[in-house]
Amino acid sequence: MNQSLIEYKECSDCPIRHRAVCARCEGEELDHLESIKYYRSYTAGQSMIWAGDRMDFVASVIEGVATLSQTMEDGRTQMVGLLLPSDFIGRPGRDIAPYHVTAISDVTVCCFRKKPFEELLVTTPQIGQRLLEMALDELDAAREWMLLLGRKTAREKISSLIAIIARRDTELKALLPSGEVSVVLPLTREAMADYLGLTLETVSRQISALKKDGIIQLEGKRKVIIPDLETLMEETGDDTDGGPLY
Amino acid sequence: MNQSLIEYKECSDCPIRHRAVCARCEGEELDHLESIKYYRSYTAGQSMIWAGDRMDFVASVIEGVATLSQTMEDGRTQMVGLLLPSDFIGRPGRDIAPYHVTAISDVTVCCFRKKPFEELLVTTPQIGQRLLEMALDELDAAREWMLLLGRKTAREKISSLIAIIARRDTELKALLPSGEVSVVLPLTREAMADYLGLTLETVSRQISALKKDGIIQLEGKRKVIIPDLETLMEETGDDTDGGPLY
DNA sequence: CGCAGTTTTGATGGACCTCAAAGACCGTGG
DNA sequence: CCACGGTCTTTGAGGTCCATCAAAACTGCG
Repeated sequence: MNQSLIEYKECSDCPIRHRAVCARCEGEELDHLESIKYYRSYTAGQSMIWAGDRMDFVASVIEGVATLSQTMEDGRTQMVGLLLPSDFIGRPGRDIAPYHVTAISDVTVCCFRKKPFEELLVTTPQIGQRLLEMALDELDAAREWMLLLGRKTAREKISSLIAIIARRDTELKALLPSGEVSVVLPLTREAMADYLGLTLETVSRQISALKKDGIIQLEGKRKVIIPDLETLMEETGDDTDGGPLY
Repeated sequence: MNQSLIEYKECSDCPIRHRAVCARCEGEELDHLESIKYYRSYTAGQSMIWAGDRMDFVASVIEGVATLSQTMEDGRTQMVGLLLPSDFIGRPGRDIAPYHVTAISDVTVCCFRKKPFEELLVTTPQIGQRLLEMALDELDAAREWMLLLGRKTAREKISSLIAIIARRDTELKALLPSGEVSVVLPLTREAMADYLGLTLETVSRQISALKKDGIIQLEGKRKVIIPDLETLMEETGDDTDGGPLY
């Protein structure tokens, strides 16, 4: 695999410094992490890790988007994780990867060899604490996703996905959560289908239907304009009033 | 809610002592936990926690089976967690319950008030470590479950559920993983449907079909005899050879 | 026995999948 | 510049799996 190793930043400059697994580390601990980290980069479409691979490192996504997915023998594929900047890859104490990890845009990750990282986990409790927090957040996300997969209609699934991406984008930009929003879908139709438990044809059809109904507009294939986020939210099947619960 | 408070055991006698969140605690730490714990019991069918409830405690399931579930406005329900003895309820740092928790058999839990527990989490790293381990295990289970919900057929879903229950039972009893096995389903048809993202009619039909095909036999409605676990496994759509990966 | 809850079975329809082909987009090279 | 191929996307036609609606059978219990 043609991974380029680059060394382009200090931890203190790192864009995910305050959100990744290292968020709570300061001073000496951060220096230690800095001394053992290394970078890897992958190009869009490249497989980063294959299910069954031996894992000798853990990593944080710095830039780009990657997916975690499982495939059945006959080829049916289900995405089980969407990895965005600051998300963590790997599990302390495990050395065989259970899922396939794919870069869907150009991706750069910050790696630590597993052994030293596990030692750090014992000596530096704030890393474990942060990891616990992140794992529990992912568990919540997985449970929302289970409701989507098990009970939502195709239209609700697509609406939910667009809403999730829109919410995340507006969150980052600290915009108002309603009014006109435009987002760039970081996924192909096929990747969306794998996320939603649908076929890519159904995804395409439902996007066309939402467009015809004026819920969304398209600019090219990837850019979506949402005239009114509230209206889109009504299509997701979720509580409209249900704000964050914590 | 008619919860009976009982005080029936020492931690050292506790059946989940070595698997729950307290597994790594010894001596003084265990004494401290013992001094602040209290029990609650629920009868089969009873709601333990409602989504949106204020949570002032966390807990470990000692006996019985409970479910975690989400319901949409129009009543569609998806189970997102199955809580067995040693499983943990609640999340440190969160005080509003995001899911509905239901006792599906008589259930006893060991509780800690949230505040003291959170303090312990800071002073006693082994609790946090164990909690991290448990959260990561649940995340893996959730991801398997996502594959089931998103991509498996009704027949594969039912087979998977029976296989999951059978595996867990044989694990506990340390039996051979093949040959004849019999298990008691701890769930009603409706609960199975909520687990699998199906209707209860489909669950019933698929169970009948598996029975007609000789994959399983029934004794009453709840007890299932599996003449050959391997044969059942082939119906799940999973890799037959894929052993545990870690 | 009668009743309520659970499960099974049947009939029908619809949402989504499958198979197929055409259209849009993009970079490459003549 | 435009033709060309490759990838991604859209659209169409038909079929299937599962949901829905309905009723009957079974179970446990007062």
